[in-house]
Amino acid sequence: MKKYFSILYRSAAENFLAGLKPENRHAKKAAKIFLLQTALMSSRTRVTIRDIAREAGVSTATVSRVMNNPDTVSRRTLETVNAVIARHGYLSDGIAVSLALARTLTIGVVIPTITNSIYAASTQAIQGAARAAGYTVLLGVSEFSPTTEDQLIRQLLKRRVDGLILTGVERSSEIYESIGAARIPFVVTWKQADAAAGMASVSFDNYQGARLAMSHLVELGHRRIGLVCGRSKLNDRARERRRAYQDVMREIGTDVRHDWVHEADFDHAEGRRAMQKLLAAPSRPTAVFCANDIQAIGALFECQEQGIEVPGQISIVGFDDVPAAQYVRPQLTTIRVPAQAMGEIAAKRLLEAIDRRGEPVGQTLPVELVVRGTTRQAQD
Amino acid sequence: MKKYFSILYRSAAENFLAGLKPENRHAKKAAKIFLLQTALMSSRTRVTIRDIAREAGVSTATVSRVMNNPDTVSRRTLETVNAVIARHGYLSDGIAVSLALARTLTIGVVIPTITNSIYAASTQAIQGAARAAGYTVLLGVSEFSPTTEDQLIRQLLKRRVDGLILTGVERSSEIYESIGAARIPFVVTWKQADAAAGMASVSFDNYQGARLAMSHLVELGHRRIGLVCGRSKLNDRARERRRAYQDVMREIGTDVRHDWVHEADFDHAEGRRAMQKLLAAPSRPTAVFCANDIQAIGALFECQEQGIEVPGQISIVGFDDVPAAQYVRPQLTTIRVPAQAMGEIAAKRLLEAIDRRGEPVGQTLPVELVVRGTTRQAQD
DNA sequence: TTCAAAAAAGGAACCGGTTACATTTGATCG
DNA sequence: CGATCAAATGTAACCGGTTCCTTTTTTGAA
Repeated sequence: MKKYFSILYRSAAENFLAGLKPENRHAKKAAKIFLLQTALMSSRTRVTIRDIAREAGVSTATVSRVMNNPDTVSRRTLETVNAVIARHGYLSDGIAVSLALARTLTIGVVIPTITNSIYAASTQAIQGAARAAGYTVLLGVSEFSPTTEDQLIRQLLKRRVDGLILTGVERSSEIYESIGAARIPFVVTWKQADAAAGMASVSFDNYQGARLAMSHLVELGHRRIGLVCGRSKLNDRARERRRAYQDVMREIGTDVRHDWVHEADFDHAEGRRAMQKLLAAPSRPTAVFCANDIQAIGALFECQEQGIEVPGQISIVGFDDVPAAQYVRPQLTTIRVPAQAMGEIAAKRLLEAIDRRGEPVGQTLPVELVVRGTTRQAQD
Repeated sequence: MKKYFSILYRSAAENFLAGLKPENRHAKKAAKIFLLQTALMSSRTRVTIRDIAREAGVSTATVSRVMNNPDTVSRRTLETVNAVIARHGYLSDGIAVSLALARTLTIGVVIPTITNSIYAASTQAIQGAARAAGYTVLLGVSEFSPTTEDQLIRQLLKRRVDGLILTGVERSSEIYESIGAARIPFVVTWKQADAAAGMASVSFDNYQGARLAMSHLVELGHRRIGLVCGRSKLNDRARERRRAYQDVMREIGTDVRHDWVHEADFDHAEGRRAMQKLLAAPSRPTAVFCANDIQAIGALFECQEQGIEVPGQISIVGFDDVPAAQYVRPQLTTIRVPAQAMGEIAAKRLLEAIDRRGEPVGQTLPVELVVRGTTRQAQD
């Protein structure tokens, strides 16, 4: 069947060629191109709007109207065209539409990792909100590398996403310039942006959250408190949390010993290692604030491995409230972060901004201390 | 500055209009359009290949060559053009490129959920492999709904992804037709495809994995074994695992009581509920096979809540080996699934297929029983 | 029945790139 | 020094839609 058509088309073109006056160079060229096209036609099944138009006996403009402004088309035409569309299962080509409209109905999302379920939760929420509005998500995972993140964002801009949702505010100014040049709105999540910087964030307050965790320990009578957190050089969320730790320690008048503070990557092994060092410190802390649950769980494991009772001998507070925080025994005391709400709201704010071609409006969401089983009154 | 240009352009256009003979309608129209364009130009900063070409004093073809085939361009021209490109930070428009080349450098990935870390792991692996090859991932999350999945796939096809990675094989034949019509390769993950169906899968064997889990229990002397699994109506992975359960039960000559089998959604709460029912069964099983770790962990929690010792009074085997399986106490005995390798290989196979415009080649990966703390010799 | 106004449909420019083919430039050689 | 051929560049068609503007058809009132 397909072959048959191919032959049909080809011979039509050849006839056309043969019938030409030799001097008619331009037409000859056109015919050649026609031949090329029809040769391709046999391999490409893709139905275009012109095919539909031809078969329905209308112009492409009308087909387009049928699909996008049906009420500007007469009932009769509407039916005819829709029938042809249905017969072929025709779907308009999103790429061509994007080019013509200068809108891709796509938003870009860049996160550091997806395997930490807390990011998965916010990403899933973004996804849901985007889909509801007819948008698709282009996902980039930076694996905590600023260079990778830059590349990803550039790639997304090249794909002309209509908007961006980023994690944290810290990145090269060139990238911010590129985003600016693309003239698309973006919102930052997981970290509040300085209002001054003129960017919108939908986030919670990392600093206050961390203070909440620290205050809890302090109220339980802990004074010698250790810290495990992410790489504050690469990660502005970790930096905020660390700052809160340091402030609270200063306020309670405890000198922070440098072997009480450990920065580590986001996995359990690293959390364990950090806890090892804390336990080996000459003046062992009575409590540890782990600036994320992944590390907190690793730390908890290390204690259990070494036979150190949690919370009997050492208290642990995490941050994030990942689902796993409830599975470990004892269950982890932690700071609950509104990951899902944040994702959903961020997406909504972004889509609004895209709609009205304005700046997205930011928002700060509350965090909450969830007291479970890994913290107890200091015995010391 | 921008304004200045705008005025410049505008007056040029107006001069052009003014100089026209009134009868030259066509040219007049063209001039109008020119005006429109330049009006837009002031608001749109987007630099196009024509801007670069004009400024460098070459044709757009040459600019395109500079970017894609630099060795076909003379050294001098190359330098000139590259300088202009750099000056403007020009990035070619991916949408236009896609339209011209009929390739989007994009692959679509559809998964049921991202919050189950096992899917996150494979997705992240796909992401990594795609990025390494210059591809971007368009992610769709179906939330276990076949309708949503259909919509997502259709959306991806509309965006003209160059290939698809899907979860499981079971979906409407219309969707498979649509994919076929789009003439793009796809690979199925998480479930082996029938070779006969002519589709490639990069997966492990759910059935054998489930048998492995069941055999482990049987070898420990368990005969009264319960099952908790996903909705086998909606989920072909769950169905395979259930089939293995039933086959093994038949082989050991135990009649499966219907209150030993519970299908549930993929969350802990549902796992707990299922376990509640199992524990309440008149003839309580001595072991439970949970066809995924999320449910297994929920089940374990329920036991602990009710003061039923695991594995003392009841053994539990999970499936997937999510990271959380190691956090719970006792640690979960489970089947380790090669999520990361699967994602990576699936992406590679797909990209190969895209490259050579052929069918992807499938592959089956091994699963492994990981014996931890939730299983023990039957006491019965 | 006639004619103006409204509704429907069509023609073609346009989005921003790529590339086949044509043309120009430059180098080489008899 | 002109012919020849390769290298470099330009021209314009093309990808598959949308939409402005124009033309044609229909409607409805006079």
